[in-house]
Amino acid sequence: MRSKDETKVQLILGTALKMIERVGLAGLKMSDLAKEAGVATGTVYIYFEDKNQLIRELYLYLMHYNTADLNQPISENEPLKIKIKKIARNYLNNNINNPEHGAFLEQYFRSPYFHEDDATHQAEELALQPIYSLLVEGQRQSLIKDADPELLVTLVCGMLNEVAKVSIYTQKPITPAEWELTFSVLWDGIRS
Amino acid sequence: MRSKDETKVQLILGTALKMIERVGLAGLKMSDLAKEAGVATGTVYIYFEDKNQLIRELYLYLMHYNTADLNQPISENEPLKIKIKKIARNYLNNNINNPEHGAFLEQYFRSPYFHEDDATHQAEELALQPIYSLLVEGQRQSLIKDADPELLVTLVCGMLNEVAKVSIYTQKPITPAEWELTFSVLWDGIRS
Amino acid sequence: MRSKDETKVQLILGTALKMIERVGLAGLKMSDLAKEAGVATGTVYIYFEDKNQLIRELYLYLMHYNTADLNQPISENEPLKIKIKKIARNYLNNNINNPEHGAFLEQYFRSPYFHEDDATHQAEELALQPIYSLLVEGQRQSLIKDADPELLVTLVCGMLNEVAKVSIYTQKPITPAEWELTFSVLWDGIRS
Amino acid sequence: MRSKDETKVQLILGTALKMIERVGLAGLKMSDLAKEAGVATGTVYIYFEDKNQLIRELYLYLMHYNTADLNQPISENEPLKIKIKKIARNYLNNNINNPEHGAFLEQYFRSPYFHEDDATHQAEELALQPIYSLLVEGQRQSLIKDADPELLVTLVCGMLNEVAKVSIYTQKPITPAEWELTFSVLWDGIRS
DNA sequence: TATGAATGAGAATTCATTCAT
DNA sequence: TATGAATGAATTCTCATTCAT
Repeated sequence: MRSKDETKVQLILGTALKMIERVGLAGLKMSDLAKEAGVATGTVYIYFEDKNQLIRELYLYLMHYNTADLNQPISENEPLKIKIKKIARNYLNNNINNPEHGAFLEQYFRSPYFHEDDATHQAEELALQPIYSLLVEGQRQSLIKDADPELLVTLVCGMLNEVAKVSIYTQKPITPAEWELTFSVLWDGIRS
Repeated sequence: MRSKDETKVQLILGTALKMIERVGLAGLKMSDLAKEAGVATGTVYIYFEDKNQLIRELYLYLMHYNTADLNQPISENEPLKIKIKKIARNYLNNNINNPEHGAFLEQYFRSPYFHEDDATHQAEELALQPIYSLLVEGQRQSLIKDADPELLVTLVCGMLNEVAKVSIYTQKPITPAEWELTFSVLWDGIRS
Repeated sequence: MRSKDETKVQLILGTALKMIERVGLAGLKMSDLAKEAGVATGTVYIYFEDKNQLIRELYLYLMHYNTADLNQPISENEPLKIKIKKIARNYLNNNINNPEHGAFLEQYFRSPYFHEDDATHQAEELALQPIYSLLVEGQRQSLIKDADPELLVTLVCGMLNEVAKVSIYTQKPITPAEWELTFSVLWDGIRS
Repeated sequence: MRSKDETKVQLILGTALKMIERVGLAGLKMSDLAKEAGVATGTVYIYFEDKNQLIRELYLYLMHYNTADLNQPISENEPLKIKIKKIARNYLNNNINNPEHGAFLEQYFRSPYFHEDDATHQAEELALQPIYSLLVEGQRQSLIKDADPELLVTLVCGMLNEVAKVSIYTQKPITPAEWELTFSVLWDGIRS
């Protein structure tokens, strides 16, 4: 026998993600997905109960990847401003390099596949935890405006999300000048 | 009778919009739409060629409404900071009060219904023109950072979009304190 | 619009019944059923949730028809032996003329479609009530063996069922001689 | 090793039989069968060409077992009535103890798997031969009604089949009293 | 126009069978 | 042989669209 290939789950989820970016949830067909993933239709059903579960699983898969390493190469003893700059850049890159992620999530929350009870926003908050922590730390050091940190995270992410969207849409990478301006607005906006 | 017809078109489009906010394009079924609009399935097809056209029409309908008056109650001779504060608030309110709009557009661009040639981004830019103008004006007065105004618009709208999303999601209106903080971050971010 | 045709339910159920007699539950396909009933596949799904419910409904439909008029043309003041002879003949004819019924029920009780909780055997007992009553009446008149009437019904029906099966299988009607013998065995068997 | 193979064939056939009693031919899935038999799906296909052949084989397997010794412990020189009583009891026990047999045959004859040319009814007649002989013997001795013995066999078996069904369904064994009544009806019915 | 039952192409899902290990 | 993952044809079921009333 062929051993149940864990890679295949990744393959199918990854393919689904790419396709949803292209055709939307509305356009995802199981047979197309199978074809594009290079497996038989039935194979998809070995790894996933049905279309519903596949898409639910997709969400969990993303949360796993997304949470990834926001503060990957940030050393502990850098000044806070630098830390925030780095984490913001990581967040931006994540968004730009994985446009499928945002695309999927946008669709997911307004679809018949999403049920409020999915451990949804918990996961999202978890993903933003590193940014949150950094801002709170900044408040403790009186470097950051003393206000609801939740709202600050919202504003910061809003800026970065939008910049990512534009970069994806125009297919142009962020230039150093654009990045400096972006961070300048971000930092001046939140610093106390 | 003509007005009755127009009413029905509006009824169907409005219903579709509300439903898409809930279930997404992926979940919109013509029969459900008819039921929720209180007409027969066949009736929908009297006013719209097919689902494609209905959704295309929806887009045009939105473009019409959306371009709404961002600088409605802003008098010409107020200081720029106040003008920007007012226009930002208008933009935020627009977003919060018409959650269907954003929801639909999000879905639309990643769906099989969208064809690149739709006069899409033109309209979007048109809608943001007032904000753009104000920022350029601010740069002329040396009040606003001297940088690509396009990017500034992006950053400003990003913040406001995200705040709107949170308000919609949590079903809580923006408190005065939240608004003040939001604008403070926005303004400190862009002022020179 | 075309008004929802109650006849169509009958048409579909009747067609299904005939087909099951021919190909068994194992061989019943929704598309074949639709074709043979002269409707579109989708139409079947207007009247029945899914294949499961269709078959469940079939059972109820049968119970309704089957219970029919076992003692149809039996006048109240005939001697008991004649009454029993007539009711037995009715029962036999029912079985022979509606071979689909037996065929379906045989299949149904051993199928994934049957769940114990179906108001099953109640209905069956109800159908046999007239025979039961007559036998009890006979016991009161000391004409019938004084023993568990339930078991007597079982034995009587067993004989008649088997005779019906043979008649159906050989495609030959019961001759008068065969009927006289059958009833002679039946009557001599149960009379006291 | 040869005996091991034979064991596996028996195992698969026996398992299939039990499953068909439960879910019918309609519900028998090769993968379920394999699982319940404790082998891999592929293994079933080592011993049987395909599902068709498996079921055909099942039929032959039954024909082999079923023809079991109806007049096993009946000594030649007992009175005819006793012989008939014993053979009837054997027949009844056979039915009750091997409910799978009847279940399978019921399903088989109305399935796409059955082809008229299967040596079906021949075998059945063969199985009933001992009863037939006894009845003819009884007629020769003027103990049994002088009528078509075929029909008499039908009636006798009909009674016994039905009693067996009830016993299987209610999961209760036949009590001595029930058996005495059953045989009384049987015997009084056929004796001259 | 308005209705909603009917249609049937097309999408989702199942399951007998194959095949690499 | 034995295994069970993989296959894809066959089947169930959905839903945009038509049409008789």
